[in-house]
Amino acid sequence: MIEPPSKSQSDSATRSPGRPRCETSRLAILKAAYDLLKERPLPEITSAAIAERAGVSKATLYRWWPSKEAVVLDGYFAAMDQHFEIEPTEDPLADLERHMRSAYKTMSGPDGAIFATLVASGHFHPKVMNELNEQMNSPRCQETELLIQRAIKAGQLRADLDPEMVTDLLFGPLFGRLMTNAPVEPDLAERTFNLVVRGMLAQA
Amino acid sequence: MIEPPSKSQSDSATRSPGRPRCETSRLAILKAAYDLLKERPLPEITSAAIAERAGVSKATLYRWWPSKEAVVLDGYFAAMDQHFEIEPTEDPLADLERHMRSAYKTMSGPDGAIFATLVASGHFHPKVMNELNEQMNSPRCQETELLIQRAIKAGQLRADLDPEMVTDLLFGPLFGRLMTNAPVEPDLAERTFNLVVRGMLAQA
DNA sequence: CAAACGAAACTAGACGTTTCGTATCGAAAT
DNA sequence: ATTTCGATACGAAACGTCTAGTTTCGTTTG
Repeated sequence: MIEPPSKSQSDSATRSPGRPRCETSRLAILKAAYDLLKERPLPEITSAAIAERAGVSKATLYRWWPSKEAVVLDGYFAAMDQHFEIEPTEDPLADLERHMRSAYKTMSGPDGAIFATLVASGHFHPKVMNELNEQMNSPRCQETELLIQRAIKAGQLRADLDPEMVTDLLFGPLFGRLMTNAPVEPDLAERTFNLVVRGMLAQA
Repeated sequence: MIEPPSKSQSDSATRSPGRPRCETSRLAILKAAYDLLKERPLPEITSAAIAERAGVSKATLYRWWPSKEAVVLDGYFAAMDQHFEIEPTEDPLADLERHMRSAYKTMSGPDGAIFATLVASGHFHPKVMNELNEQMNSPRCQETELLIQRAIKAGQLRADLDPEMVTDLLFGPLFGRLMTNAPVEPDLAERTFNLVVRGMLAQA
């Protein structure tokens, strides 16, 4: 649905006839959608506003995207195509903590608010929820679970842990804050990590 | 905004003139709103549908509530005015676990889905989010935090715990599942509780 | 008499579609 | 090389439809 120029089999040979799609318009639309997402919640973003800011007609917009939600989703993905990659060291548990801090830091800013808006609207548009899960949640969770498994193999964490469960726990407070419009305190990642690491039982 | 009959100072003495508000209509509206919430997501619930199902005119509905969201929110609260109270025993930690299981069980059903819908829509209607936090989240969290503090005083949990943080952790997986339309497995409460209790560190 | 109620018309705004004329590409014809 | 043609993208603008929320008016009830 987004895809760069899609030069699949077209090294000058095959190419669909007619006027080619305007690449600048495509980029302008994605950027306009993302910029508007930073300004106001999704229901207050009209398709006309996206088109206008992109300097594009509404018809063009709907020729390439099926709905307003699809547009803003692609705009968000296009702006977020950087990963949270962490280069592994010899201390997997420390890697995990760094990874987590990084995610918390990123999502405490505007991108976190946008993410929350999209999840919320995904609740009313199943396709949005699916894309969001496939393009954001699942990949991120897999990265985290990989780090957890490394820490398990390194003997730092209990062998019987369920990485998925741990991931839920590590990011639960962040997710909760985002979805309830509560502030993400700067030390939230640290406090969460420490608590999950140690557990809450008495007798250290 | 909801309030039962509100017979504040009216033992037959003071009483506003004119035709009194129809109580059955009020209840019918709340019930209709709640029933519709169980059937479909909020954006697909029209104000006309609520009025029709309640056997009431749309004008009446808007005479007493400022918006569609306010109506369904009151309908939800009216249907949920049962608390998750747990009678305390001599084992505060077990009380906490029971409390948690109870909440997970309740929210794994339709009421959980409705809650998620409301939180999502709250993201687009600040007043909804506020009421939801004040009437649902805050009270529930306070109950939980109270149980945690008891377990701390009983020496079962570490004295340096932040009850709020622990609460976030205990209910994070449930909240996450609800907000992403993921299934709440029957053993989720148990697994969450065990993990938070023990922590994830190796060396039991 | 004062206020609540129902029925129905109404306003305003948003999504998404359609129409029509224009612009831009490759390819074919001259 | 220039023109023509078909196919497609684009912009402008009007349009249909749906919904929230309001208003009017006549009726009902304490």
